[in-house]
Amino acid sequence: MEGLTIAEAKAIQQLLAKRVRLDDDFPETLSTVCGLDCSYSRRGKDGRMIAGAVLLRFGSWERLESAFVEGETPFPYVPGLLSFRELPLLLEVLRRLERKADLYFVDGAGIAHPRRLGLASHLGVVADIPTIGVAKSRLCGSFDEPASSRGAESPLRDHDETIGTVLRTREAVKPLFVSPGQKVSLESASRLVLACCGRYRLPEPTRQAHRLVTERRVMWKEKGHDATY
DNA sequence: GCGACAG
DNA sequence: ATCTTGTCGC
Ligand SMILES: [Mg+2]
Repeated sequence: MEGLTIAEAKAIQQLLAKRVRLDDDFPETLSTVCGLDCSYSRRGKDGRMIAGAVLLRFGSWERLESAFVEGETPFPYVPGLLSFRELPLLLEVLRRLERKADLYFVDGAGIAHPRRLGLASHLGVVADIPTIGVAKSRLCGSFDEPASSRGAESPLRDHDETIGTVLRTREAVKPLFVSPGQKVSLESASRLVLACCGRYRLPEPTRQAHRLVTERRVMWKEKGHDATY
C-alpha cells in the first residue's frame, strides 16, 4: 500500500470491485453500529494522521466503545484513491475495538466511485464487514436536486446505472451522497443513514467518529503541543 | 486540451 | 482534509 503507483492502485481497485456484494447481509434488527473517520496533522507538518472508531447502540446512540490510533500518512490524497490513504489506519483502529458492530458507517464513497470501489467498499471487502459510504460531497455521478424536506432523495447515477442516493437528512441543508459499501443494498443504505440522523446532517456514527478524531486537536493544543490533528 | 475531483 | 472570525439565514 505504501509505494504504489497510481496505475497499480487503480488495477487493485478493479480487482477488488469484483468482490463487492450489494445484497443485505447484516442483522435485520440493528443492535450496534460503528462510525469511522480520520484527521490529519497540519501545523506539525509531520505527515501524521489519526483514525478513530466509535461503537454505538443503535437508536439511543450511547457510546459503548471507542478507539483511535495515530500513524504515518501512507499515500497522498488523490481523488478516486482515498482508500490507499485512509484504509491502513482504519483497519488498525478496527482491530482495537473489542466488539464488532452490526453495520459500519464510513466517511466517504461506497460504490459511487469511478471504479465502484470507494473507501467504504474497499474497507468492507478487505475486512469482510457490512459498510455504507456517507460522503458530504459528490465524487462522481449526476443527479437532480432532491426536494428541500428531510428524507427527500434522488438517485445518483453514472450513465445507465444507479450508484447511490442523494439524501436530504435535514430540511434545507445540503444533502448527503450515500452509497452501499459492502453487503448493503442501495435501498437499505439510504434508509439506514436517515434512521441514524436526528437533529444533524451527519448520521450519528459518522458524527461521533468525526468528533473523536477532531477533539484530539484540542487536547494537543491544550498540552502546548505544536501538532494539530 | 479542459474541467471535475470523497477526504 | 486544514487554515480561521464573523456573519447570514432558517
Ligand atoms: Mg473524514
